[in-house]
Amino acid sequence: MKTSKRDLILDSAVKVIAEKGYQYTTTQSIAREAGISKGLIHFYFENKLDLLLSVFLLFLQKINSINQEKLSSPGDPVDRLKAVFATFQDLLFRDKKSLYWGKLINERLPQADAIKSETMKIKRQAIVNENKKLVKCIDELIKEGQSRGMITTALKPQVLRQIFGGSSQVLTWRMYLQSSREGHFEYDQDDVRSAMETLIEKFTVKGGKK
Amino acid sequence: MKTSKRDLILDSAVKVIAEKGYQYTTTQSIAREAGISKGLIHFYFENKLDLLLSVFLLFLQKINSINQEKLSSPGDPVDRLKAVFATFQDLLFRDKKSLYWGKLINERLPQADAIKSETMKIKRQAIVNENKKLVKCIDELIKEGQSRGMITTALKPQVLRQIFGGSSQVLTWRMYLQSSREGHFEYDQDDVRSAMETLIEKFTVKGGKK
Amino acid sequence: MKTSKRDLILDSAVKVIAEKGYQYTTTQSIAREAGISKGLIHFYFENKLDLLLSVFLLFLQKINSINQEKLSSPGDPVDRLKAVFATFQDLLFRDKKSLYWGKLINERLPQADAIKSETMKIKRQAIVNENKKLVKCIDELIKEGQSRGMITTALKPQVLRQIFGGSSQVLTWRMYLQSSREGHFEYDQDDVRSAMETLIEKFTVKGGKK
Amino acid sequence: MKTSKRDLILDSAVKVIAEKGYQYTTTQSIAREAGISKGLIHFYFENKLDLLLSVFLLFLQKINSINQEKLSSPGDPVDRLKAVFATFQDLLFRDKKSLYWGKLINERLPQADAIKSETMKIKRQAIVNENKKLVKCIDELIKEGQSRGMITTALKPQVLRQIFGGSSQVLTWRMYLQSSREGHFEYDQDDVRSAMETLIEKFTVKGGKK
DNA sequence: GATGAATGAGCTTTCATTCAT
DNA sequence: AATGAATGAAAGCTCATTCAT
Repeated sequence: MKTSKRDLILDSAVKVIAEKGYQYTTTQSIAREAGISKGLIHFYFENKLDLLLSVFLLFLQKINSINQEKLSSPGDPVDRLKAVFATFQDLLFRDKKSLYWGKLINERLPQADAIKSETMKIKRQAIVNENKKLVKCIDELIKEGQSRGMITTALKPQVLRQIFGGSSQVLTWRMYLQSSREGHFEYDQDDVRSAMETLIEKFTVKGGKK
Repeated sequence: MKTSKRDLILDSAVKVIAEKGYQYTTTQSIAREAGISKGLIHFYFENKLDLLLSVFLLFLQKINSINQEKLSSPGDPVDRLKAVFATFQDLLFRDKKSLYWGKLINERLPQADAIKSETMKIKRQAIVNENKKLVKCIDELIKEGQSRGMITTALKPQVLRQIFGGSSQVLTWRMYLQSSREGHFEYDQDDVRSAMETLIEKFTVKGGKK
Repeated sequence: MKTSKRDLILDSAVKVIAEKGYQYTTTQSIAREAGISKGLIHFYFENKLDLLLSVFLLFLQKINSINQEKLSSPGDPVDRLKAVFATFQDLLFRDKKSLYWGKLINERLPQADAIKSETMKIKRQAIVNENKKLVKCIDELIKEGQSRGMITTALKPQVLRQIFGGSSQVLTWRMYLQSSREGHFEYDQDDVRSAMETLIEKFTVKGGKK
Repeated sequence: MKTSKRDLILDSAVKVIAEKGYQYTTTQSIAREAGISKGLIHFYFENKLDLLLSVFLLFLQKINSINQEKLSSPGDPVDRLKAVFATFQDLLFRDKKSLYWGKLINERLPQADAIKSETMKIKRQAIVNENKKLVKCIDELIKEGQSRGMITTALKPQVLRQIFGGSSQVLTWRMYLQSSREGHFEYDQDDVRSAMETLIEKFTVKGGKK
């Protein structure tokens, strides 16, 4: 089954943006990467920003969709927290291409002046919503863990979320950079997984009730 | 004592680039922020990229300089590690303006194609060196702590560095975002400090010998 | 009897070009107006310019055809002159849609560079010929009126033609503008008719022989 | 004394727009005509539309300024009406370059979407005001003439204004076309002047009181 | 030192036109 | 006949950089 051109453009955009950064990505270069003409991008996407937002949205939707499934069955909040961050790693380490996503998250959006049309507002709102969903999901697991005495209350949930999220991001980002260089590997994928598990465990309280 | 024009430009660049991103920052807007003319920027800096690199370099030099001083007297590696990350926070939370630095660190560099002249190569190399110095400083403290049984050996030094560094970055970055919005504060400066201390302590081994 | 697709395209083109101007009219918008696909336009017309020229030609042919019929029976040159300009008004005021024609006449042609193929040259020549026929028709009526002492000889025939034609055009153009706005009517269709008759009469000589 | 670059651009714009029409004029071609770079146009003018509006405004201001002076001293409304249309001709026939103005008046503006900034709204309003001033000036002269029995009341003032204005425009436009071709002159400048005078006289009533 | 007019490469975006279906 | 995905030339516009003053 052949891939649709729209998906091809999205894939190419993820790759080029990951490599150069959104700021430095030209529509030309995305087109070159996809092996199509410049014009076709604007056939499928309203403009460059729309393309970027579409990429973001797709990623967040994937994450949330997997999380929702994982969290449908009951379980220990600490285990569930580990599972959520594993989702993140799973998605990124699935194949080399997926790693680009990890870099994308840090991307800075340009001045929002370009958001004029209703379509763009809707898309932007959708991203905000998906993001809130993800944040809320993590925060609630932490809060539950804390109230059940399983996670330390020494730090605010929001701060813990930042520590977990920040570590996850930076570890992954570094993996991406390694993958594009050669011969220089500080750590590998398994290190990242165990690092995240260890990190979360460090903040769990041993005698917490089940 | 009056600030030199060069420093004025650097300060303005930090602010504007932190807000808009390098690519979306115009020399015009930096000049406007500094209250000088566009042309003067090119009198003090070879080009726009030179200005960005100068900003990076300045920041790294500041960090390393403070660290060098702090680490000149002997001490417990865990305490020294805390001190190093405190340097980071001290520098960024010194005043509102300094927070821009925290944002800037995430900034991507443009394709290296623009680096042609010898001056630029030298400056880039200087940045790489300063960065290596900082990384080496942290890695060695961690290694020392591990060999003395004070820091867990469950994770590689490089991985621990990523966790500490990533958390520090993300926590600060969030603070910057908060500072530019209004009314919505998830945590404050003190939370960040204690978070970093707690984080490091979590990876220390209680019975390690002095 | 169903309208042919070609005529449908021509009609839609008249409307859209009258509203937006040739350069600002996209083939897309003509297709949308006609309820057909973009590609079909190029099946019936060589290119966009061909479509514009076809519209012009059609209009001139209509005018000349009606005039030819009107002037087939003999009559007073002044009356015939009135009749010719009435043709113009009749055609434009026939229905709301026809008013677009009045707007179109002012439309400029693009640089002739685009006219490469033989077909296009032929079409352009056809327009020039139809136009000459119309001009000649008016000029000859004026000349006849002058030589028979019915029209003032104070002004050259070409100048009188400009006065009659210019007034007719501007009066109609204004009507078109009124029709697309609301509530503001300086004059109506009947005013235009009587204005043209009055104008021509002003230049007739009372005691001219029959 | 050297001409300012801004005026140079305005002059070149008038010329190129008159030749090709606004629709078909590129900023590139204006720059080429002026012998400057593309970018400089956007240094002096916000965008292409701003340039066109500036050209319009300048022309209307010139006309109104001359009219105001002419009408400062009292006089017969018919004579004053002739004077006003003479202003028009004077301005256009002053030199070859000025003739371009005559063509400009018919130009069609692009979709007004481009009018976003406050500057543009102000400029556009200024044009509307100048135009209203011109129209009002003519209408009042006609009304005064009618109420004093010097001008026929058979036609509404607005209709008479169209006839006078339309004839003037078309006669001038034709002169412009002649000037760019060679060897084919249907009438000259003097014909236009006397045509306008004759035209106005035709609508005056002989026995009107002074 | 300091200015800002002037340049021109390069960007995003539009759209007539083609052509496989 | 009819469609619309795909192309690519060309448009308006931005902005780092230069340089005469």
